[in-house]
Amino acid sequence: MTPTPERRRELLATAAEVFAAQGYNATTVRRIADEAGMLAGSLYYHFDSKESMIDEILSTFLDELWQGYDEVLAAGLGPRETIEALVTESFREIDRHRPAVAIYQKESKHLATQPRFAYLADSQTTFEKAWLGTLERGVTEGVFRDDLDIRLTYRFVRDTVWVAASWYRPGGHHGPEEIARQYLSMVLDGIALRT
Amino acid sequence: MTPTPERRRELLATAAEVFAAQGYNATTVRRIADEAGMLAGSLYYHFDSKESMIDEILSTFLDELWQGYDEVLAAGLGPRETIEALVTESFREIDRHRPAVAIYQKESKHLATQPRFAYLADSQTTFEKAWLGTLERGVTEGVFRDDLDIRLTYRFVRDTVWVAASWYRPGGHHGPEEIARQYLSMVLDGIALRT
Amino acid sequence: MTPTPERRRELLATAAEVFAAQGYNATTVRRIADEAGMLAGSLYYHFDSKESMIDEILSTFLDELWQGYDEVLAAGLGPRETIEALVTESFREIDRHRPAVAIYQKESKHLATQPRFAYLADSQTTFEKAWLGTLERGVTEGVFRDDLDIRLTYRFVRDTVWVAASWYRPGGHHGPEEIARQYLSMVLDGIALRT
Amino acid sequence: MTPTPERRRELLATAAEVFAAQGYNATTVRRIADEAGMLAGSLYYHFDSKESMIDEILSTFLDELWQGYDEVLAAGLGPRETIEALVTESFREIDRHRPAVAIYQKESKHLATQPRFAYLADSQTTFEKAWLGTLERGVTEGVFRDDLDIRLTYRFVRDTVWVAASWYRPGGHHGPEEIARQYLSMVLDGIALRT
DNA sequence: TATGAATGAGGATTCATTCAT
DNA sequence: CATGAATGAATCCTCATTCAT
Repeated sequence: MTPTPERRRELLATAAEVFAAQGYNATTVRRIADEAGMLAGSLYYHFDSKESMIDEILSTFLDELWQGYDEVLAAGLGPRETIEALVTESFREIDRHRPAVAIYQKESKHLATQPRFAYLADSQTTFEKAWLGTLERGVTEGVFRDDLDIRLTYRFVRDTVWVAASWYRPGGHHGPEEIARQYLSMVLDGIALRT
Repeated sequence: MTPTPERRRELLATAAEVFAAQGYNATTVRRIADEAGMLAGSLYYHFDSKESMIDEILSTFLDELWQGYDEVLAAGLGPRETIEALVTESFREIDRHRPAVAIYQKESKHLATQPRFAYLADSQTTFEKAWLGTLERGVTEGVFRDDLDIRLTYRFVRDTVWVAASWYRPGGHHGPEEIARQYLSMVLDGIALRT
Repeated sequence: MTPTPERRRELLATAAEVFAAQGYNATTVRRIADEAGMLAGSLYYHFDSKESMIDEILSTFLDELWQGYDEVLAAGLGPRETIEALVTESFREIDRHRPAVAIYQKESKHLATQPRFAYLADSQTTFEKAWLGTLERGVTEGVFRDDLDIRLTYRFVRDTVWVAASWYRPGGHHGPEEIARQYLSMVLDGIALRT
Repeated sequence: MTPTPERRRELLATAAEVFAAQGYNATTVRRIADEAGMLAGSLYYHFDSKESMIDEILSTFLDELWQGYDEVLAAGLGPRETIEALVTESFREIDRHRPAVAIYQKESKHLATQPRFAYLADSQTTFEKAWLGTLERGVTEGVFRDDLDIRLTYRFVRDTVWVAASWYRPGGHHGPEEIARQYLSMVLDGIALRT
């Protein structure tokens, strides 16, 4: 018998994988139970509800994400270095929590309307403040271009990074650091050859 | 009373809006009917099934998209100009078919496994060929950088463009052409200030 | 434009054909309308309801059947000749009203429970009285065997005749009179060779 | 609590009773559930669909029928004795599986068109081969009359036997063997008194 | 911890029927 | 006479959840 918290984590990993692959709504509790080698009803010994599963998946992920982000933001780096560190950290999270990230991308918008998932909206807000603030600081300090709509830039960088969760496969060609490096190179310097 | 094909289009527009907002699975037929001011069963006078609604929405969108793309690809432009034209055309499609694009983003992966939606996979393949091919030509001809993983670059550009459908609102601050211009500027030249 | 009563009869013939082929419940009004080259709603110009269609089909058939039977029963024939005449008349009805007979076989039992179709039960009762009475008379008069359960004999003869509607095709190998002849020969004399 | 396979059988018996009484199409899943003392949805824990219920009912019946028939056919009896044994066996099956037989009579024709129920058509074919073949052998060997259309004779005997399911009630006046005896007496020797 | 069986609230779909034109 | 569009009730089926064992 595996100790309880370990089993929980395993089951959540299974659930996350299925949620990510099929979407939260389209995923049946029975499917998760099948994957875990038990019957649907048995999952309710471990979790209150299907909703509490996705809740735990997302909050665990966000907790870890913010641990990493907070460290970066507290380091007192310059805007460009901060962006570089945030992007790198993001790809590391995608590497570690790919299913959770994918779920977050697909489901957070409509989950956030429920009180239980208010923290999703909060996180989004804080997230935007951190990134957008850094970008603005970069423009002020003359390291980023000032001829672009800054909100557009923000969305551009944000989406660019996170959508990667939809195709990223851990253990693939490039590790998260190498992907981060190339992404940063594109975002910062563009893909056109300078003449 | 509007004539038949007009009514169909209206109903599909309504359905697309709801599908985009809530996700295909989470959308009930009743919700669409409510929005259209009729009863759930009445929709079945116009459409065979919920599935045939999303089918018609997606195929109509893809038909129009490829009409635009084919024109661009047939124009014999250089790689950079082709990318510029494709990006601009894409934002125009997002402007015209935002709900359809959003649905496509969220649902096409799992829909494509059904035979009925095989055309989604086909489209994806052709799409990749066109974009990736153009990028490769650009590298060969020395207009795009050659120090980047080309597949990564492809995904970067592709996602950059299409994720916009998730936040784009027609009639907003910038029109599609202006957004395309700024996106292209970022993608091609980067956001860092050149020194 | 065909005159109204003619059109009614045509439509009822179409309906009967479909009812017989698919069963009353399994037949949709739309299917009948398709077969008749009109839309489902249009049938309601001619008939009150689906139920009134089967009602008219069955009552028309029973009216004709009893016209024939009453003539036979009024003719004052002996028991054997009466049975022969009833069987022959029955096969003629099958020939003329095959769909109606088939419908009657399949549906009358559960339709008869509704007040509207009380005449089905009445007809059944009168039918049984006529046939069973004739058989009993035959036993009494020494033309039919007396070592058989008379009710069993009745069901045997009755079923033997009417089930034919399930496979009979007008215009086939044998006409109704020839089939009646052979059936009577089997029922009266058996299929075993007499030694 | 009864063990699982027992419960299945009970539920199928209930379903068969209702299907036989009301017809497959006219029977609602809810009605079956009511009769079984549960909610409609609960049936789906035991069966995939309404269709799979009738499937299991019919295939179980046919399996048993053919077990009996195969024994008879393998016994190497003469034509008359074979017919006698088949008829007797048939009435035994009606006694044991009355609802299944009734369902088979009413529904097999239109079910057989679906691939899932192809075995119904197969069974019909084999059935005809066995009975018709036996009758033909009987004519050749001089135990059955040769002045009758043999296919007509076949239908006559076949229908005569199986329609009995529509009125037969287990535990009634005569047991299946007695009914078989009288039926055979009528079929073989006729109902007319020999002079 | 897990199972087996059931619940009950929907959800997609069908279909007889209506009715203005 | 017929159409086109809609109604609304009913139907099959799904699925999160419960609970006694």
